[in-house]
Amino acid sequence: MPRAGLSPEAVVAIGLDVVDAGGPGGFERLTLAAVAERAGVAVPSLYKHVGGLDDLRRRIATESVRALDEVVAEANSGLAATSRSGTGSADTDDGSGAAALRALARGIRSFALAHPGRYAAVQFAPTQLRDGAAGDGSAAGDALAAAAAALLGRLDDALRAQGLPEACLVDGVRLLRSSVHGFVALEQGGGFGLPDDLDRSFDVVVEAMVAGVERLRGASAISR
Amino acid sequence: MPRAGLSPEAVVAIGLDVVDAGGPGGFERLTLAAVAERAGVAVPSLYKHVGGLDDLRRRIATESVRALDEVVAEANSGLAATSRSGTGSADTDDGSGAAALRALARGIRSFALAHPGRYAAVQFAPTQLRDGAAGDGSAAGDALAAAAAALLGRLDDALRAQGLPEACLVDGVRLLRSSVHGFVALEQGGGFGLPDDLDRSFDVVVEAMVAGVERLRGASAISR
DNA sequence: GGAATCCGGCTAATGGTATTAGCTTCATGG
DNA sequence: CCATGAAGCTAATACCATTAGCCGGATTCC
Repeated sequence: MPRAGLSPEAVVAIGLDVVDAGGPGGFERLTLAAVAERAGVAVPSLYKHVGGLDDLRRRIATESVRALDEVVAEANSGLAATSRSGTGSADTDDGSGAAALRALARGIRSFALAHPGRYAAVQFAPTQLRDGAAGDGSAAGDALAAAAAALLGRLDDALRAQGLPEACLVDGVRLLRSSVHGFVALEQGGGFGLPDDLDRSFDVVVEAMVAGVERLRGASAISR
Repeated sequence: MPRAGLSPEAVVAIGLDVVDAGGPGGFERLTLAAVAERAGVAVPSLYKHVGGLDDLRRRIATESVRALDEVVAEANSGLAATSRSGTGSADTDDGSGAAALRALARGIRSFALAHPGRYAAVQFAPTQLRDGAAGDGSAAGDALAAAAAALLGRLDDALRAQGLPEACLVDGVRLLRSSVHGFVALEQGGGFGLPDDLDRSFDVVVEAMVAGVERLRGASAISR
């Protein structure tokens, strides 16, 4: 009967630990039983702090999205300083702009490697939102939607800083996300046979993405 | 008591139906209960034909890999004919070679859109193989490993046909897979907000991938 | 200070899942 | 015609989430 001193935040924190301990798939395999055990509490007690497994997943996803958002923000601002050195050359810079994109991509991959479960939680977020978790008035759903929107906005900013016009922003963001997530998903799923030169392969993917963004910028300049 | 006339193959076929009926996530959410119900049989009866849920998943993954392999093979050979028209120009063709890559990418995406669950099963395969399902003497594990190797070999062939030297094949295949799978995974996970112009965005991703492969070929020519 | 309330733990019960054990029955082959 | 084996079944076990309802300690209010 000694109180464990739990709270929604504490449960989420423990959940994040459990998810991280499970590697990739740690989010999918998350279980209330595991959280309860680590909290030193019986399973039903968790329902006093959290709506259930789905709600806990949504909260964990929200935290994960925020964490990735911070990483992206840091990559953006960290290289914006470098990029601001040459002032009026925002239209034809291939150096600093590309560097910012590379840093962004590497930051996301590093996050995924450091926190596979959290990264999976981020990818899980859209499913939750599509299934009506947001907009139903639930605070958890709204928080997740807001965090996801912020993260996507961050990617928009990064590509806008590349001089990409609004009309191609959607395509640019999708190219960025597809490239990075495709590599990371395959890497974490064990899809690449040997861990042979993974960093070099990732560089190839990133360079293709950077070149694709530049091509997109060029194409839009022509069609305008 | 009337016999249902099941067999391992029949169970797998029903499992494929169930997986397809579940959309993306249909593979993850696959349940023996659903298969048994559709087969008109009690759950434990399935164990007479299949080793259990994991074994059924492995067999479904094998079938899915084979199906995708056929799609890739068709995309390869279908455009190899076109490519063979100009004979000795295998080194500098930007047209027919790129067309083959585009067809390959579109074929994979079409497969994923037509059979989301099977596509998920394909991505699930490496996990099974890593966890020692192959090489343990089990026929199911060996069959999956063989099917996966065949599929990867098919991708190798496609890039070799692009004039990519052996040294960059690994990077090229990883670029191809990352690009296509990244887009498809995000698309199927609902990661792209609106279904707005998805085809156009995919084209952007594919073109970036094609250009990346060509860059890879060029870079290897220099470093040699 | 004492009483009422509420909060956060608990146990018990329900229903879904996979898996194993063991029974029965039908079809088949000697 | 009977023996055997394959293929179905029920029963039982073990895990999971979820709900209902109890209980005790802390807090708050008079």
